[in-house]
Amino acid sequence: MRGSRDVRRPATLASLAAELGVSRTTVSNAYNRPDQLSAPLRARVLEAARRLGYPGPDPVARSLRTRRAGAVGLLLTEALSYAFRDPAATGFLEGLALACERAGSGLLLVPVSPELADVTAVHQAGVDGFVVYSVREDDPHFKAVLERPVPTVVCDQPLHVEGVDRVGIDDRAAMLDLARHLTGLGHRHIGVLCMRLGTGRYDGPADDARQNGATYPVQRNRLGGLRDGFAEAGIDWAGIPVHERFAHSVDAGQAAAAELLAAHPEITAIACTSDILALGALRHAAERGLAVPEDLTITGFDGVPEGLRSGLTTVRQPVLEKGRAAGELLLERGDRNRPRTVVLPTELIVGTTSAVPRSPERWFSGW
Amino acid sequence: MRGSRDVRRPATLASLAAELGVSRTTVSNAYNRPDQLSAPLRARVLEAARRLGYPGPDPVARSLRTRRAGAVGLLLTEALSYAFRDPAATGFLEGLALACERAGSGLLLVPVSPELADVTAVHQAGVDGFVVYSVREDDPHFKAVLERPVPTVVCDQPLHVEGVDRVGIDDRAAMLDLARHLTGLGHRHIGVLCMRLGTGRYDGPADDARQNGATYPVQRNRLGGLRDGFAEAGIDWAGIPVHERFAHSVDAGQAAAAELLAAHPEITAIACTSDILALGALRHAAERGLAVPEDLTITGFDGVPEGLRSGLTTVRQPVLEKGRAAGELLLERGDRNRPRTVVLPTELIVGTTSAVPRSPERWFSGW
DNA sequence: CTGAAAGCGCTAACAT
DNA sequence: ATGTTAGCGCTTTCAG
Repeated sequence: MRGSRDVRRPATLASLAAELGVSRTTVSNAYNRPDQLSAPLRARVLEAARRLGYPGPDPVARSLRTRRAGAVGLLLTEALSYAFRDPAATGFLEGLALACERAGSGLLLVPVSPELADVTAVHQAGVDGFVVYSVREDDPHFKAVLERPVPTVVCDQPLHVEGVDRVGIDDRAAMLDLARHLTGLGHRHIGVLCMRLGTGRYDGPADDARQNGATYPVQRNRLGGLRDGFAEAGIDWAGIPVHERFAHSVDAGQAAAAELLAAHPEITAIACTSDILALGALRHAAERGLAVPEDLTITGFDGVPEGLRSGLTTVRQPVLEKGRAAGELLLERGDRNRPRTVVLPTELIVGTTSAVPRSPERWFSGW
Repeated sequence: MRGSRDVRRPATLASLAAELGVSRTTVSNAYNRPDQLSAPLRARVLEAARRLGYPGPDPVARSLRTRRAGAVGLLLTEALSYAFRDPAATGFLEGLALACERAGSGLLLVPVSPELADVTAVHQAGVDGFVVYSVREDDPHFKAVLERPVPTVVCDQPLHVEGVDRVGIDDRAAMLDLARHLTGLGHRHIGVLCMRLGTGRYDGPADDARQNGATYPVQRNRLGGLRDGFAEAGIDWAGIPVHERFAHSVDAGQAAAAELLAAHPEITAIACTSDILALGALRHAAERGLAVPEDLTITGFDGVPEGLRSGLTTVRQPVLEKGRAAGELLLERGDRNRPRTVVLPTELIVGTTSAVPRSPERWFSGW
């Protein structure tokens, strides 16, 4: 005997009602409003349901009727699987999942084909709202999300979108602190590694035009924070080499660090706009036999567990809190008034990967 | 001007059709079957849609009509957020996400209240099928999933469910190998740390009755593999202390190791049924000043990145592949014939946490 | 290439 | 406490 598993949705609420000789409302109530019918009748209904293999009200039909899907959609820049690979994303999602859990809402990961502009997945998603995690300003999927008549909350990027709530951090201020830390230590020749700045797959040096044209405000702001901090110490941003990597991975960071140091051997510090890249830089240093921080200072951004474990000097941002805040903004919106922005605090973590530079510059730039 | 964001689903396919003086079919076709109407007409439709702020066909209504939700549901034992915290789960999900991505299917994380038997979330989920990740045999959520008239694939547990595909590994055989490794090194006094065996929150020694009554076949099999392996070396399972932990965390492993060693100081090796627990045991050893593997051998199971990085002796299982296989089983089912079971290979990884025991037993048990 | 008709399965007023 | 009446918004034969 195979039970109800192989029947193709044999029973519906209506058929059950007919079978029992009661109205559809009664059957519906048996499931949704137990207090609206007598216990014995309800028992009869449920018993008949079991007997006929009726699995309860169809969720899709119910959603259509109630205009509630019971789920929030999540849109990521990257491929879906990236969500589980990047530690910062993972932390964010954990927080978001926590909020969903509390609200009894499902979390639908929307399958976006990374660079393909196939937006159908966004249209397909039966959700009550979207959380958008750090996508570029002109992302077509994001545009599609905005067209859907459901509330949306953005994490990090894009900034300032009409009618959309946002949760993020002050990337610029956080990076400014980090820049001061570096210049305070005495670094004057600093290289920068940053994440992708544009749409196209590009790896290499990023000149000023490219930096300013970046469609990722977060990267723009982190670079901006560095620039401001360096300026305070009299360091001209024009002299700072910035290398960009399309892929966000330890390998990419390693390669970028190699490239950067090869082109600019005078560098005493590498500031990375993410911990992942910094971990790559660390690996490159190890491979090259460079002592960190004695020969080379390396800093990150994010404060992911693996970075912290490596003693990385970095900025810790509350990724889990970001996720939770995003979820709450979306789900517990009693005040649908005007858009809210939540800016969470960050913290400069001085680890063991930053120190006073070996002092060639002292010799040469002194008195 | 606020654009279309604040309108409450103003336009529908029908209203658009009326506005344009065409039939609903035509509007529908404009979206779903571009080849079924003239280009200019289609353009007119799309233009009017834009003008009226019509976001395209409602996904829920479409799902009701087409009987396709375009998403697969994921059921976990633990709270939703656990999915992002446990490295083995994360790997599984990455694989599953990959498969979903390929199939253009969304992935809906079903919000289960861990121990609460509130099954509504399962009923609420608008999905075309379920992937069930390692839940206990009598999980009420799982029961609810089985009642839904959609295909289901199980990962790991429960075993053998009528009409349900499954992907897993041979836990027993894998653990048998590990047991042989331990006895081969000469260990005779071995303690075991295992994950939760039952429904209730229990931490402590697990006697035979408890082991046999476990509702988690995976744990049962892993313990069984150890028992078989020890038996081969003439070690009686009755003399093997097994300690169980409800929570699956490094902290729990640490506490359990402390408890185990306190109660059984003669132990020379701790076999853990997961890497997470083993990492905890490692931490306890460090804390106690026990050298691993000189003073104490510790082994894990899973082969999660952090375990491997720590040099753990363990069994590596292909978590990502499991996820992918589960997704493919569910999504690419051309052969809806009889249930399939996919058993993936595992590999014994001998790391730096296992070695020949310091030899008190040699002195005492010798000639 | 376009339209008319017929529901998909359900819930929510509003009666009774 | 139970039934009647209307759809929710869409797709899909089947005719024209």
